[in-house]
Amino acid sequence: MELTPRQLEILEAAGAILNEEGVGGLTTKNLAKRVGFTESALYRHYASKEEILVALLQYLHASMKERLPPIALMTDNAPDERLRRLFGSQLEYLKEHPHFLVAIFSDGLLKYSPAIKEGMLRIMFLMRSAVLRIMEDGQNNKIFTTRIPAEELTHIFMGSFRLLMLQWHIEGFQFDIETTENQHIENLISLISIK
Amino acid sequence: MELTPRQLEILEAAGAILNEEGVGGLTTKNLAKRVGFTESALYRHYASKEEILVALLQYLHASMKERLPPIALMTDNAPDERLRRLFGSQLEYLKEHPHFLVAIFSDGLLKYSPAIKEGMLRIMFLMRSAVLRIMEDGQNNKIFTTRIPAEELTHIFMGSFRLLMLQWHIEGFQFDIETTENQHIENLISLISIK
DNA sequence: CCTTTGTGAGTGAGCATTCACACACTTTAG
DNA sequence: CTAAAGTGTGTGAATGCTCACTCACAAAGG
Repeated sequence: MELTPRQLEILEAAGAILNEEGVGGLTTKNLAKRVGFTESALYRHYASKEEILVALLQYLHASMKERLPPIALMTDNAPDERLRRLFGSQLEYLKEHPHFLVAIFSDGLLKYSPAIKEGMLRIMFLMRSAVLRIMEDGQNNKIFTTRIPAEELTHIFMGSFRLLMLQWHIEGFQFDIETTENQHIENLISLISIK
Repeated sequence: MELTPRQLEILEAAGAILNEEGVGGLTTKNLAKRVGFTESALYRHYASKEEILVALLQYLHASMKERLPPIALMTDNAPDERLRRLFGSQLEYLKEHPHFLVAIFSDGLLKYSPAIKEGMLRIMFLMRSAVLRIMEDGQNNKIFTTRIPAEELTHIFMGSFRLLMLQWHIEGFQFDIETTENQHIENLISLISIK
């Protein structure tokens, strides 16, 4: 789980290639060129290409595990505020590391291997759990509507966020994602809030 | 645009492979085996692999163009009813042809080539336009909330639907998608309806 | 006899991975 | 203090495999 600087370099490069060229573009040749050394050197740091992808997903999962559950559990803050912070944190991270967006959201990666599929599901599940926790709190505190199960409120937020990320990616990260995302979140919150 | 029976067979097979093995699994060898003849025979019907994918997307687009806009324009029906029908129609189609799901929703395909990206965007745009039309009608008739722009109501529905399709696909089409989807749609409609 | 649609045997290119080798370090032995 | 041995990290060439695609050829039907 501990990464050497070189290993981290490789993961960053792999993420960037995934983002720019998709799964098909991530070849050992491309990756080596981007990192700045030869293909064979890659194998000093990882045993296989699959291991690189698995490590990338673990790395992302670790980062999210540090950030998201603590926000979900900030019971001092109102649920709607926690939602803002959670999606805000996720967005901030992806703004700083946009090259990891594909690794998190691509379904192309899902079919690569069972280990990689599992890594992606773990990430999805982590995020879902954090959001779900907030939704349940919000319903218990009578802040969010109880007409709809918390699971489904979670689904709506996750689906909206995913689609927004996809659009941002498709359009080459060119629009102001932070403003757009804030509007989306505010609208969603106002939709599920009990007036 | 007219497809021979053989061409259609190839598209069906290509869709099925995409679904089961992802973009990486769609090789000429696999495709030929599935269709039941040799690789070289493939090239009697399509000039290249890319052309097959483009044709597949055109075919799906044509099917959606027949079904979705007419539903959106059924002004005799209430907007919420049209939403049910539209997503119901889309779901029914995908239940009958689940092998086309990846072709419609995969982002892995997006990076394959510009022509293919365009084909996918066309499909997304078609669906979005139909939903948007209904949302606008609903707002004008004071059935749907106007607190949120119609574009964003559309985004929420599309995002939810996409995520649901992804889950259905990940879990191997094993749960009862129709019931689940109906619940989702009802919940979403009740969320945006003016009480 | 010619068009359509199939075949089998190739093509070169690119793929992930391996291997013998090289060089620069630190660690150890005399 | 120095020499030898080990360790970590790079290289270039080569491995066998799979890829998309081509081509000369054959059969069958109008």
